[in-house]
Amino acid sequence: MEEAAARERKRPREGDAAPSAAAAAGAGKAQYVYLPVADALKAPGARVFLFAAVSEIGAAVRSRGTDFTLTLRVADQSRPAGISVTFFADNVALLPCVKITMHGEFFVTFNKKFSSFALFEGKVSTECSPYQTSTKYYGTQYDNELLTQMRTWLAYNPPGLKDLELQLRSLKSDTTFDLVCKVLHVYENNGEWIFYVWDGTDTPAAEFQAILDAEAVESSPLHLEGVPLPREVLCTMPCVGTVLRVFTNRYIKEVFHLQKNIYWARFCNITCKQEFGIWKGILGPSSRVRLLSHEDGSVVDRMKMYDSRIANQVHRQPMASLPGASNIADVEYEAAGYTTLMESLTHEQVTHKFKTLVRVVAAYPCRASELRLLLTGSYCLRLTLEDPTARIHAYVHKDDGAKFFGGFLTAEALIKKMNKLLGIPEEDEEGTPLTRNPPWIWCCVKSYRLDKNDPWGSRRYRIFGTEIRD
DNA sequence: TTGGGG
Repeated sequence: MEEAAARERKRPREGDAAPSAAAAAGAGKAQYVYLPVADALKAPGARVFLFAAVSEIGAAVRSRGTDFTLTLRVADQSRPAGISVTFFADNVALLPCVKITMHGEFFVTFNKKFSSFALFEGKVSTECSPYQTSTKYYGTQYDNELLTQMRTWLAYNPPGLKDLELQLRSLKSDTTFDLVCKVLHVYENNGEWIFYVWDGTDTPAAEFQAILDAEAVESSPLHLEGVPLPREVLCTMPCVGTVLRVFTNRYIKEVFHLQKNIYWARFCNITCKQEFGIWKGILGPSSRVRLLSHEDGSVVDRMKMYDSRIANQVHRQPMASLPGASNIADVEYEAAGYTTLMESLTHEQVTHKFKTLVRVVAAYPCRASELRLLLTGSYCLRLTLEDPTARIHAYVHKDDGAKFFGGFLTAEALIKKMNKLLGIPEEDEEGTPLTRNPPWIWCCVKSYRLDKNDPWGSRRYRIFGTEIRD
């Protein structure tokens, strides 16, 4: 169902409140009097007629009684935030006529016995026939005019655009917000759900605790989920923009639609936090998921923003790295364009040479004593590289060590370079700093396989043609 | 009856 004007009403009955009584006067060919949504909210218990635009689309599910139920949110000029409308029907295909009653402040119910509805395209058009009607539906002579007004209002006031919205690029810990995003994948395991969501922007670069806990630096994970995405799913992920994992242990009924299709949705009242420097969304008890139309104002915004982003090579680069990436690394692969880590992970061939812009979030080894061993030329160094799209392990092969570190260094010089790579600040008079913030570096990386019988399973990354400057 | 939470 696309965004549409929805006309809902109930057949009049003797003794009803003013709006319905007015409608009753013209019994049969009634002159229904539509109330603005804001006025309907002030009339709890009354049966009302509404002419409003659908702003949120819920999923049809079996009710705890004998019916199926579906919830829409409808809005008009008097109340852009809209009102929730619950439909009941004994058959999903019907979604029919229900008595309208007010419940508290927030919502409207359709009673099957009395109500009716009609759905119209929301976009500006001369087509005034509904694309779906319930039984007991009758039009009125003024509806075409109202429909045109409603469509004009919609064109200038697309639903969505709420105060509480954050984009992935503006995520903040410890706040509750709405996220308008495309749901790319849903994973379930033992009542734990993970939604893989994307809005075309990059999550902010995390700061890490600078406490020199070698264990933590060495064991930085590549992803938050216990089981990594299978390659065939990974390959459906976009190559630019962060795919945020949103976790919950609640069953979200919209999940049925989200698992079957790729949908835009509004995740309402969610929170997020960082774990190991990776952003993680959390659906709590008060969070909700609403399916959105592709015509939703916020969705249109996100898609426009993404289209303009990917049209420009520089804007594909990590948002947090702009306006200028640190130039602490020199790369040889001058001619190559920029490639995101996700682009490489989803590359069709196992072997792939590319230039990328990343942060070194972890290194193994990173203890001074073990780093000294690198100088012997018999060890290799494993770096954990991160960009907004993914993390990978990339090895500095023992033969490439001297090149990478810019010559054969003293142990002290080596440790200094490693600290710079990891964003560990030098101690000053104020004492040990609390956070480290790895700089963005340009890096040449190539992938290869260890086992020709298991090329993808044995795929490794290796850094080449890259030198860390002083 | 059920359901809904700007």
